[in-house]
Amino acid sequence: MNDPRPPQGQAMTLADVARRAKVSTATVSRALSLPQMVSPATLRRVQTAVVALGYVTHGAARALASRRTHTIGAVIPTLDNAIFANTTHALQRAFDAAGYTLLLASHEFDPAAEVRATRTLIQRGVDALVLLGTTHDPEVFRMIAARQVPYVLTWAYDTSGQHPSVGFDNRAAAMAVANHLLDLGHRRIAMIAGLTANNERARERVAGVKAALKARRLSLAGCVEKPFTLAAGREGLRAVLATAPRPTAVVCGNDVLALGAIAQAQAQGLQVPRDLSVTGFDDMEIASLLTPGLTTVHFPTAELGSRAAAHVLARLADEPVPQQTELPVELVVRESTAAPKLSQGKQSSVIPAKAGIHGRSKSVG
Amino acid sequence: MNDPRPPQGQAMTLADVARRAKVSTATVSRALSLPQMVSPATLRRVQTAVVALGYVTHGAARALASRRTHTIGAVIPTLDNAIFANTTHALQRAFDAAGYTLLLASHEFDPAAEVRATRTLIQRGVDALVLLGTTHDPEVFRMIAARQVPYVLTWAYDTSGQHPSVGFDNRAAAMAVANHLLDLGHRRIAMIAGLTANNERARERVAGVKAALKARRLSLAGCVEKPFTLAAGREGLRAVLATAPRPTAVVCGNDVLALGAIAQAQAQGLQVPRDLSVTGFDDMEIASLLTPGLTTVHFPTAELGSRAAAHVLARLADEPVPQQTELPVELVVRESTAAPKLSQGKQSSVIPAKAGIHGRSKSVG
DNA sequence: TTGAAAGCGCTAACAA
DNA sequence: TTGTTAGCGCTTTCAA
Repeated sequence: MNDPRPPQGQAMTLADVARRAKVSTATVSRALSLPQMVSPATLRRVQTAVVALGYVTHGAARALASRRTHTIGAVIPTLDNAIFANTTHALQRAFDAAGYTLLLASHEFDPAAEVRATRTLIQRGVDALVLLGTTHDPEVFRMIAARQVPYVLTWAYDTSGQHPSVGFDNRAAAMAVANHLLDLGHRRIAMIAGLTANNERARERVAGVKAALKARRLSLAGCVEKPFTLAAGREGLRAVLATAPRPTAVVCGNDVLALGAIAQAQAQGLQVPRDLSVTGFDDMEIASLLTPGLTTVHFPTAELGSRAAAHVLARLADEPVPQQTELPVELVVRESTAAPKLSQGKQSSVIPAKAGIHGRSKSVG
Repeated sequence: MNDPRPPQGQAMTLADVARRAKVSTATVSRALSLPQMVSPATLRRVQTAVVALGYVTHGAARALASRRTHTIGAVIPTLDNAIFANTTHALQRAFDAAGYTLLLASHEFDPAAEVRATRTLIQRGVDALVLLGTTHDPEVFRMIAARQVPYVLTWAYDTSGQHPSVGFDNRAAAMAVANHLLDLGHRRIAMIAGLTANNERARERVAGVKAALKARRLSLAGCVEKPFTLAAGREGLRAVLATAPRPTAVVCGNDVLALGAIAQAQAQGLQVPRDLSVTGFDDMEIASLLTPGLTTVHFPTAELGSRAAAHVLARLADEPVPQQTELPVELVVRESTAAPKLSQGKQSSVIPAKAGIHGRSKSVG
C-alpha cells in the first residue's frame, strides 16, 4: 500500500525489514527461518515488509553466521554425456526439494582440473560433496578430510569399502555382455574401451570382459582405448578390424563409442550384426531407436542420482546410512548382436532374448 | 617442517595463518589477494604457513566483506541437451580462466522453476547472470533490476534491443531450411516444432518456415508441437503423416526430433530422403554420422558461450560492450533431403550442395 | 514470544 | 610495506 515499487539499487537488509515491521532483526530472522517460533501477527507484519521491500536474503551473510551454506557440490567428468545428465538432474531435483542448491563442476577427465574444482567447491563452503567414480587424486580426499566434508562416491561401487558409495558393478555388467557374446558363439571378441586412466568404470569394464573370456580360456582379440566420442568409435573400429583374422564381435566402452563403431562398420560395407556384433554400455535413449537397435547395459542413472542425494542428505541430518549401496544393472539385448556367420561354437543356436517394449532382459549384478 | 599433517576438524582461519606467520591478518589477506603488495620475504612466510595449516579461504566470509562472490550464474532449460552442454562448457572455461566460478541451474522448461532458480542464484550473490533465450517471467527481470545484476541473454538475438544479448537469428535459420526444401521442389512441407510456450527459439523457427512458405504463396501442410525428445519425434511424424495428401518434407524443431522422425519413417517403411525429406536444427555430432546424414543448421554453440562470458566479464570490468551480438548460422545439407519423388516444382533439378568434410554450406544470417 | 548483543572470517580504509 | 580497526548482513545464544 505504501511504496509501489521496491527501491532499486541498494539491496535491502534484514535491518530494513525489521525497521519497517517494527520488530528486531532477530525476529525477522526467525520469521524467515523458523516461522513457527513467531506469533502469527508478527509473522504477517514481517512478510508484508519483506514483499514491500523486495527483500532477498544475503546468502553469504547467512552462510557466515549459520556456518551452513545449504549448498552441495557435485564434481562430474563432463556435461557432454547425457547419461551423467540424467544423474545430475536427479541430484538437482532431490537437493532442491530438500532446500539445497546443487553446485556443479566438471573437469573433462583432467585430474588437475578435478582437484581445482573440488577445492573451489570446498572454498565455496558446500555442506557436502558428490563425486563421480572412485579414482581421485589423493589431494581430493585430503581436502575433504581436512574440512570434514560429508561426501559420497557414485557410479562405481567402492569395493575397498573405504569410501561411502552408491553405484554399479561395472565389472559384472561387462561380464554379462561378454558372456552374452560367448553364448552366441563368438570366439574372436575385440574391445574399444574408454580411456582407463583415472576412470575405474572404463577399467572395470575391460577387466570384466577379460575375466569372462578367461573363464572360457579365451582372451581379447585386440583392445584399443579411446575417448568417449562418436569419431573415436569410428577410429576404434578401424583399428580393431585391422587385425587378422577379424573379430566377429566388438565390445564398446559405452553407447557413444558403439554408435560410432556401427557407423564405421556400415561405412566399410559390413552389416551389423550379420558380419559383426557390436555392444555398448549405458542404454541411451537413442540406443533403442537406431537400426539396428543396440545391445547394451542399462544403468538406472536417475535412481543413482536420487539415492546419492538421499545418502548425503541423511548424513547431513545425522541419520544412519549404509556405507555402500549397489544398484542393479540390466543387459538389454537388441539387434546389434547375433551369432557369428560361420560359428563353430556349440551354442550358436541360442537366440538373442527380447523382452518388453525396450527389449530388456537379464538382470545382472 | 613442523606439523606433518594439517590438523583435522576445526577449519583454519586467516588469524591462524597470521599467528603462525607472525604477521597481521591484513597482511595475510593481501598476500593471498594482492601478492605484489607484500614483500617477498613476508609472502614466503605466509605461503609456508598456509600450506602447513592446509588453509582454505572461507568463501562466504570473503564474499561478505568484499561484496563480491566471484561467482556467475547461468540458467539453462535443461542439462539433457548436448547442444546446451557445448555452450555451458564454454562458459565454464571462460569464467574459470577469469577466476570466476559458474553456478549452473536448469529448469526443464518450467517458468516457475526458472524464477525460483534465478532467485536462488541472486540470493547466492552471483556477480552476473547468463540467461538462455529472451522469453522470461517478468519477475526474473524485476529481481535482476532490483539487485542491478549484470546479465546477458543468449541463444536468441533480442530484436527488441531492450536486453543485452548474444545469439542467433533463429528465424533466418528456419527460412534457409524452408527455402532449401522449396528449391528442391517441395510444396507440401509439414513441421514438427518444439514446444513454443516460453521458447522463442522454437517460435522463431516456426515463424521462419511460415514466412518462407508465404513468400511463395504456400502454407504449412500440418504442424505439431512436441517436446525435444526422440520419442516425441516419432509421434510427431506419425501425426503429420496422417494428413492426406502426405507432406513430402518435414522440418523438425531440432535434431533430436529429426532423428526420431527419421526412425519412425523407416519403421513405417518410408525411405529418407526418397519418400520423405527431413531436416533438423543444431547439427549435433550424430547428425553427420547416421545414415542418412541429417540436413540441419549449424550453430556455433561453443563460440556463443565464450562470447557471452566475454560480455559479462567485460561488464564486470566496466569495459564497453556492444549491447547486441549476432553470430552466424550455417545450413548444412546432407543426405536426408532430396527432390520429392513426383516433383511438380520448376526447380526440382537443383542438387543439394555438399561442401567440405562436414558437408557444410550456405552461410546464413 | 521477543529483543539485545556478540560474533561468523574476511576485506579495506586508514594510519603508521 | 605492514598493522589497526571497523564493519559486511546475518544467526544465535541469553535474558527479559
